[in-house]
Amino acid sequence: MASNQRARQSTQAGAQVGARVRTSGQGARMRDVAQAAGVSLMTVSRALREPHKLSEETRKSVMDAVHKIGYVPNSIAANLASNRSNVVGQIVPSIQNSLYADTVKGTADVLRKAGLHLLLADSGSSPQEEEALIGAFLAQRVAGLILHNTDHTPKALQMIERSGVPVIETGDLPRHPLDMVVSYSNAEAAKAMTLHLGARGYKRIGFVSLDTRLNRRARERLRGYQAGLKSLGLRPDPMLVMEVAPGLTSGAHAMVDMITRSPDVDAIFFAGDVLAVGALFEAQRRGWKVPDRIALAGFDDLDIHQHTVPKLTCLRLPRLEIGRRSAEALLARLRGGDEAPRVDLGFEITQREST
Amino acid sequence: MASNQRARQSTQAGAQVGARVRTSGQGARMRDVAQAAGVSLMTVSRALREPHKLSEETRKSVMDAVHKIGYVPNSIAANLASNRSNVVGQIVPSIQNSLYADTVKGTADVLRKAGLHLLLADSGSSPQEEEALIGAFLAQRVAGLILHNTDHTPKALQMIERSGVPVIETGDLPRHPLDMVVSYSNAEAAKAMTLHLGARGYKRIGFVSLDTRLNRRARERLRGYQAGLKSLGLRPDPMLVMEVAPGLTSGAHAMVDMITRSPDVDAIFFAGDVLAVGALFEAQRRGWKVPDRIALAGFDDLDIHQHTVPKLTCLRLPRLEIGRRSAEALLARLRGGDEAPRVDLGFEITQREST
DNA sequence: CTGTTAGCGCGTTCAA
DNA sequence: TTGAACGCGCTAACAG
Repeated sequence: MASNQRARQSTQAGAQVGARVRTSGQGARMRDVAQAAGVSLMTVSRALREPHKLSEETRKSVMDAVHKIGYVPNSIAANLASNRSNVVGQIVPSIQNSLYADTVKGTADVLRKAGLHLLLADSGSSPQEEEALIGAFLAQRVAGLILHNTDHTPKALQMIERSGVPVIETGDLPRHPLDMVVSYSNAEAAKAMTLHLGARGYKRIGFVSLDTRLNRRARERLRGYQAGLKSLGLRPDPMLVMEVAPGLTSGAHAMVDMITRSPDVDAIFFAGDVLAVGALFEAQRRGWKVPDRIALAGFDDLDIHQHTVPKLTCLRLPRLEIGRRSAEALLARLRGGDEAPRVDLGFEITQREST
Repeated sequence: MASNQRARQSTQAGAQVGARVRTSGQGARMRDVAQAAGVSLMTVSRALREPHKLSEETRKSVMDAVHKIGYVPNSIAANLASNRSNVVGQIVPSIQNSLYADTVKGTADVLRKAGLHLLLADSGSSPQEEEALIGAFLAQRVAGLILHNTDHTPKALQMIERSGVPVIETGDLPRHPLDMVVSYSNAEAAKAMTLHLGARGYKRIGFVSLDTRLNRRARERLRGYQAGLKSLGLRPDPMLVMEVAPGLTSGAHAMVDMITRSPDVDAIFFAGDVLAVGALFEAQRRGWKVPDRIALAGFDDLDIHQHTVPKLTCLRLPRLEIGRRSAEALLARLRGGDEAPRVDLGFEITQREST
């Protein structure tokens, strides 16, 4: 049972952490399996990766030894030797935000079916943090990167280019993508909602988003809103544009502030996060009729939007699908594909009771 | 600029994926840096990991070469050589569930500050899937595992034991933990809420949870509810106990069903997911007064609970803190600690307007 | 403070 | 169909 010739284990462990028992790395190596099965190292390697190239007989005896010993392959060594990797890195702005969670889920599912795994981190929307993470992920020799942000530091760009790893950007449709893109247009989506509100007769349409200086997606949405107003022939009014922090409370405050300052506002488009839900609850508390006194529209279609009273009009973005398609595009490239697709998955407007 | 002596690159790429240009793995190696700086391999290695052991002069010249060449260390090779790992694996029941997202966030933050990274996957609450993931993560030679589920297959247990990796369980306080535990008691929490409802005068207290057969946490909560009833001297009634699927809609239906079948029910404790919120919205739609007609209580303290009308009474569980402390316990072990802490982070009851 | 030697556990290559 | 030699890129151990 005990593998011989391994004085290194006890030595190392003793040197490193004192004379502890709980020594990590007890695992058997391929060589141990080979000995147990009476074959060479390579035969074990093949039995695990290319079983069809072995005779049924030897394959079976090898697998028996594998199970008996409880051998767990060392894919880190495999990766080093083969110069491949079965890990993909994904960086989202926030791990806690459920919208990104959908995308991560889509990615993880597809990758997993292909035998790949997901290294996940969040950048907090900071390009500097993203740069550090990209460096760390490249050091892990990830097979690919999936980035939500489309703004990257020069150093990040340089590292990515030098590494040659395939990259997917998922947060918007950038003019000059790094490589592959799987996303939707924030500007088009915001414009579409603005036009939708206009078509329903609203004339004084407010716009509330997250910080447009730090967040390109918020900036694009603002641009779309402005384009929408223009198409509608409505006059832009700085008093009807606000930027706030994420959160339900922010949405509530934004609505109250805007109505207080501009009592003639008749609709507010909350272009992000859970702002619209927060506003709706505040309207309930204050007894403001939605949509009669004030119409409210949100961005993503959160589950809750169809359960509130009234139900919330919003955009529906293909978050999960973005994750899936990103992973699929990555897989295609890893399998030898040479394309750099730019996939626009679009969006839908979901008209409900709040507008 | 171009590194010589690397015919292997073009050869391999050509063989593998046809005569493509986009060859991955262009990265410089440590040897290239050593040559450029006119030092040995080891000096570069030290400059990167133990800079204080070098003279200021050589350190600087090495770092210059590193930056000039754009060298990105290969931590996969480093891990293999040093028999260490800078990746931790975490398996949660669902990536999309925001509660687990909090835990993941806590873990990721602490790990990242320590230079470790997070391999994330979801098991969908299936022990079989968890087993497969554990195998895959062990193959990646993760430095540790953080598992939410406390039920594991025999094979999973065997693999973990053989590997010797430290493990944290976070979903409950198991009687016989695998190794370390950072969690809270589902049974105690559910009992506490039941007692709380009893103390507020409710006599016919319903209980709605997720599937107790597949989910030990739901089972523990049911046990706590039953213990609470007993303490209160209330008679258990099978009609007041339901198991449903997750989701807002499930909560709504559960409430309606229970009230229809047992009109005398005066409070419902929704022991999981967003069930309570869904029920509250349904009550709003039907004009049922909360808490006068029916009191509603939830489990976790979701953001939304303090924004609904009325605000929702619930338990508050330290999800983020569980993630943080898990990572910290793991780090302590990796740094040579020998303890197997069992951390009970407790819970709080947040009394609001709905009960 | 710096370099040399040996080898981490596996895959690739080529020969048998 | 199987095996031996070699190396992936780096670090540990020791020597100077």
